[in-house]
Amino acid sequence: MQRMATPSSAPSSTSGIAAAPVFSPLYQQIKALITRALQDGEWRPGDLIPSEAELASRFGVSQGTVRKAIDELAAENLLIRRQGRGTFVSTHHEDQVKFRFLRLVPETEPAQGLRMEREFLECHRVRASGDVVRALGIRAGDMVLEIRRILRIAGEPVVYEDIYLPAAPFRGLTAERLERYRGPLYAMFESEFGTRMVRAEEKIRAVNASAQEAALLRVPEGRALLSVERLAFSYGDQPVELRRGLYSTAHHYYRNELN
Amino acid sequence: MQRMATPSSAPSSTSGIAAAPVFSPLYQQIKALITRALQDGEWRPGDLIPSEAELASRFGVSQGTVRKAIDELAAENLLIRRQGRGTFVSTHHEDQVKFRFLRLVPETEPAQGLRMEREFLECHRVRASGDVVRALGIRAGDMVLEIRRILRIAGEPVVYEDIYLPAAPFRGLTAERLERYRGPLYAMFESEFGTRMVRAEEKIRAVNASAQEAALLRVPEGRALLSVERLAFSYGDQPVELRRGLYSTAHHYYRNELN
DNA sequence: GAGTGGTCTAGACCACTCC
DNA sequence: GAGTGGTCTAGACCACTCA
Repeated sequence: MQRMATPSSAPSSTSGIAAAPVFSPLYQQIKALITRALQDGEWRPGDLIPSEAELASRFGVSQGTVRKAIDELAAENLLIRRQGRGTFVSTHHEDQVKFRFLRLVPETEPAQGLRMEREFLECHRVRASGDVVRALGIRAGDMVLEIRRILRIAGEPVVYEDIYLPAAPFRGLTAERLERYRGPLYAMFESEFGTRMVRAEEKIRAVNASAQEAALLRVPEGRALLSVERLAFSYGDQPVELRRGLYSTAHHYYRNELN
Repeated sequence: MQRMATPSSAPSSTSGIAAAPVFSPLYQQIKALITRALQDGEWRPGDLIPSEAELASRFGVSQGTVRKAIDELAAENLLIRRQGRGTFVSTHHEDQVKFRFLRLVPETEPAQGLRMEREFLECHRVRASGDVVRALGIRAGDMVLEIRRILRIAGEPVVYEDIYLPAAPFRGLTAERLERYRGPLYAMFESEFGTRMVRAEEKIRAVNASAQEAALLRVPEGRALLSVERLAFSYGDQPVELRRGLYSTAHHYYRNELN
């Protein structure tokens, strides 16, 4: 591994001229290489990746440097370290964190694990609207898959979601297949379409339920609902899913931590 | 610095008997010592703390061990590292992150920085209700300060908040003093009452505006509003503020990142 | 130039898992 | 016992800030 341009050869931005400080620490370069390997599918979700010592010799750096790279990737939830076993590519499957991105929590914590059912209302191909084109970074006129579904917790409809996915990478996804699959959507995307959701951004608003929305969630028209607009990203910060959810917060709340 | 009990002297939990594995890595012990010093006010917000080398010799460990402790504290936003200058106790003052805990973002990013005004409606002592007692971990019957205020962004009322603080540590806090203070509430709490907010948990719901709430935020009665219930913690995970906010999300949204 | 944090290395030993 | 990640050390050098 060769160090990139050092600051001495890359003038600082204060010295005028369009600086091109292509400098980055070794461990950042290693991190980028590992990320690339994940993105290219060299190691798939759930896989054991090579040991730190092996990666160190492969990249020609010390183990400490590989360690720092992996530390950051683990902090970003791309990898999971397990002492004594090795480092694994993280997955939406076997994790304790099956519903890592669902922040909705029941008001009264149930003694049992919460019983969740999904009902898929629709799954069809449509031409992407302007909003979806911009959010997903696809071309105007591209096709997308639109999925509508309802989540019920303990029998009560709590979430209505409208989901948009680029059609190409999700070719073959049908309502029937959605129904059949057991487990979280993101687990399915990962194992059946090779797309792993890594992080997401949400915009949260309060909205009054329209007549249709009210009917779907079995609440009175005009009832305040949480509108959660999510943009989910795969490796390399590539946006791959836009989702608009309506949450009924009569018996649940959206839990957040501020640091 | 002496290593604590090693696992060999502390039977694992699988071996039966109430295990007392009081083992922790050195850097965790250092971290606890530093946290304690912060809590005790040895170093105040904004202060420069001793250099890594100095701390290492004080604690009798290597610089690398101190480094790892500080790394974690920096990740938790208790400290801020500044290359070439030193490590500082983080503060709600000079940070870029003045409103670290306010996640409300204007729908259309304004060219100018956003003009924010605060109006304090009330600030009085009351006997804590059951909810507040439980949240703040105080004794039943203890007094608390209740503050009500409105935030306006670009002239438009956007946030109405009802804030509860334990009365004792905030003795002397009055409406007049609140009015006079320039800058974020948490900055004031920090410099005038020695209480620094470190992290917070929020429960978010959608609610329909009551007549009074609607009047305060100048929206129609029944309009959907974001209800944001925040419990804020100081050093050592001690809860010190309970706050119930109502956000008007007509022209703003609550921004969140999921990792 | 002195002092600080940031990176990188090499090596030792510990803790955990699995065979 | 072999192999993995986790901790700890000591030392070198780099990058940045400030006087």
